[in-house]
This record gives sequence, structure tokens and C-alpha cells, in this order.
Amino acid sequence: MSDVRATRAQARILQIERIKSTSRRLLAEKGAPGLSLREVAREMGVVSSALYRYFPTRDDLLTALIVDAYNDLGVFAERAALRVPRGESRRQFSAAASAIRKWAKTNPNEYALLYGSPVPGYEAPQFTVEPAARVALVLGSIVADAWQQSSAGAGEDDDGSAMRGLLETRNLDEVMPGVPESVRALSLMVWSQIFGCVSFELFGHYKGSVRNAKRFFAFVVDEAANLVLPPD
Amino acid sequence: MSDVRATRAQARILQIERIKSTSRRLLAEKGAPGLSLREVAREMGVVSSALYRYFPTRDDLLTALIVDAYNDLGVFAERAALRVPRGESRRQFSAAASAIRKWAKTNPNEYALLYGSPVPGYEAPQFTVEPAARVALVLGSIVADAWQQSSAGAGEDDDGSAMRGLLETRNLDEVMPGVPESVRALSLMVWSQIFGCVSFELFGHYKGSVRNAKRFFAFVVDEAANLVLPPD
DNA sequence: GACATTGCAAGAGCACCGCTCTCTTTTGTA
DNA sequence: TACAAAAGAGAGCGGTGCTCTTGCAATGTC
Repeated sequence: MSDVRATRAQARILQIERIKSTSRRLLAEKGAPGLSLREVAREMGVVSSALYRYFPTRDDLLTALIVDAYNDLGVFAERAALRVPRGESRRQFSAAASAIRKWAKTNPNEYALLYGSPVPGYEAPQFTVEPAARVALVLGSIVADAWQQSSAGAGEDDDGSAMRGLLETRNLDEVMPGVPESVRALSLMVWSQIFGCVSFELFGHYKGSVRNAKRFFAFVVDEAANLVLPPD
Repeated sequence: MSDVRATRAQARILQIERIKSTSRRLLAEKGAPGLSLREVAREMGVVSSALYRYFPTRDDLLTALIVDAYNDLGVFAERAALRVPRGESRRQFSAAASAIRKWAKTNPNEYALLYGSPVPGYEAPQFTVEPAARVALVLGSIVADAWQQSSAGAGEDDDGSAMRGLLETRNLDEVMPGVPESVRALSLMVWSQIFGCVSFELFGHYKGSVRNAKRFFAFVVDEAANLVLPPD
């Protein structure tokens, strides 16, 4: 039975995937702090020490889940933006933002894992940075595309003096080329503004002040678009 | 020694205060998830079961810390705003916002406890909402004062139609009387915008894009003020 | 002032956790 | 086929939140 059965490497990948999907299910049910390796093992019908063959520590498992969640959210926003025709940047922007909110409400515990309190002493490994940037890149690209297709933006680089040293230009030059420095700064602001709004809604801070959260979010996104999209 | 010693009720209050201050210290060192009743007890030279006389559960202790932290942040922002003369609403606004950021950077673990992921299944008790609203009230009052002293705002209540049902007018009428509905909505947006910015900085999401966090925050606050303060 | 009541700390114990170690079985390869 | 690597089982360590019982001391009452 050597050709029918999966080879060891394949079995390993498969087992890792099973561990992660079981963890994801329990994460959705009980949240990140309540996720226990022993329960994952129990759920899989395996002894807890067996999991340490695949994830040397609980934090490593959590990191793997974080990376997957970042990518999941990333593709979800990407697809939402791609679904509206190129050129309609305002609708693209709104679609991407709505996708972010929808994903957050569908996966609240994974959202909290990404954008809630980081575990103290937990330093995000380097390989989480790229998937984490994916969502931000969606919004940034929409803004950059809009500015490239617009006629504005060429003559007003004098704001660069007031912005000197404010941002990490090295990275932003790649993502948002040809976009005025002030718009870049506004884009970063708007990025955290959208996630701040989603977090406040999800974490219950709007209770007692916002009645219709969905409409309020649409209002916020509209204001945000006014700040970062070039004038018609 | 009956008159020298504290009475039972006083001793109880004192012990509660000692538990909370020890917890606060450990919280600052190790963060909320790592705060253990047993360690608090150990630190106090007392057996762990003794603490259950004062806090029936770990969550109750955390709730007490949350209430204290909300109040602490609240008075910190209030005092910062009061330190600038009445009438200079823009400087008041900036002072309050800077105080929020400063408090967050000074007490990162308590900030994460307030504005990070809520414990799943943890429903904030009713008596936490008033202290929680305290910081928001500081910002809201500054905006409301500015609009009351300004001449604008009376004629443009036609936006009320587009905003109908968006906000909880009952509460906001008390805090921000005479402020146009659209400005109220913008104020809520700006509120979460400021905290979103602080959270992103504190939780490491700006790494790789924002170089000077303090200046970037000042930029964000300035943009926020443009949105909610009446034109000169 | 004697006494019952109450509040409190101590300590043992339960079920759970992350993690380590040893041992046995299975698997792929030289 | 012999051997090394990989994987699971199981026991165990120190930690956690929380409960229960026990003994003691302060309190309020007759």
C-alpha cells in the first residue's frame, strides 16, 4: 500500500491542515484566549503531545492561524474590489471597505486575533508582515490607481516639505507611486479609520451612540473616500 | 486597640484597594491574559483562595480594573482639555487627543484591556458604560461648546433627513445639544478615528509605513478637527 | 461579660492548561 | 533487509481558576 497511501510528506501537510482547520473551528467558537492545544487534540482524537510534532508551541499555531486569516481577509477584499469595473474608484473603495467589515462580522474571533490586543511579549514574526499588508495594499492601490488616472497630483508636491520624515517612503513608493505625500498620509489615516470603525462596532464601543451600524459605516467610508480620492 | 485599628468595613475597602493595586502592577508587567489570581495572592503574601472573598471571579477583578482604567483615562483627558483656555476649541481638541495617546503609551496593557479584543463571552456590565463614555464625552463636549459659541449650525438642519435613524439621538441630545446631526455623526467617526490611530500605533500596524508616529498622530488629529469643529 | 454569629485566611483538592520526556510503533531508505 | 527518522501514546511537572472545609478572630446581641 505504498502508492495508494499518501507519502509521509503529504501526510504531514495534510495533518497540519487538519490541525489548523480544527483550531479555526474552535477559535470561532471560543475565541483566541480559550483555544487550547489539548482540546484541539481531543477533538481530533489524538493525544495532545502529538501536536507538538507539528507546532512546537501554542504561539506557533496561533501565528499560522494569523497568517491564514490575513490572507483570507486579503483575498476577500481583493475580490470585492475587482468585482467593480476599473475606473470607478469610489465604488471600488466602498466595495473593499464593505468587504472588510463583512469579513470581520463573519469571523469576529479571527478579526480580534488580527486587530485586537496583541499578546504581550508576542512579536509578530517577519513572515506575517507581508500577508498583514495585503488588505492595506488593496485600499492603497485603489487610491493610487485613481490618482494616476486623474490629471491632478503633479503640481502639488510642495507639501513634501511639511511631510518630510513622516512616512516610510521606501515602502510607499512601491505601493503608491505618483501619489502626493499628503494623500499618502491621508490614506494611512483612512486605513486605520476604517479598521477603527470596524473594531469599535465589533468590540461594542458604539453601543448607546450608533443605532444603524451598517449605515454609519457607509457614512464613514464615504467621508474617507472624500479625503483620499482625487476630485472629479 | 479597637479605635486605632480600622473597622472591618474599612479594612475590607483597604484590602480591595491593595488587591487592585497589586493587580495593576502585574497587569502592567505581564498584560491582561497573563494576570493570574494566584500570582496576585502570592505577591501579597496571602493564599489564593483568600482573594475570592473580595472578587468572586477573575473576570470581576478584571472588570474592576477596567472601570478604574476608564476613569483614569477620562480624568487624564479632562484635565488636559481644561488646561487650555475656554474658547480655543482647536487647541482643546488637540490637547485631549494627545492626552489619550500619551495615556495609552504610558499604560499599554491597560489600554489594550479597554480597547483591544474583548474577552469572548465577556459582556460589559452596565456600570462600566458610564466610565467608558467619559473620554468620548470630553471630545464631544469640546465639539459641542465650539458649535454653541459659533454662529453656524442653526440653518442647516436639513441634513437631518439623510441621517434619520443613524444615531441614538436620545443620548446625544444630552451631550451635544444644538449640534447638527451630520456633525454628531462626524464626531463619532472622529472619536473612533483617534482611537483607531492610537491602537494601530500601539499594536504595531504602522510598522513599515509610518516613521514618525507622534507627528503622524498630530496630522490625523488636525484633519479630524477640520471635520468636526465649526469653520472660523 | 458570655455567647452566638459572622468574616476571613488557610489549605487541600478538582479539572484544566502548556509543555517535556520516554517508549513503542510505523515508515521510508540505503 | 537493516537502520534511521518520524509519529503517536502516555506519564508527569508546574501552573491556572475555582470550590470546599476547617479553624480562628472580630463583631453584634442578650
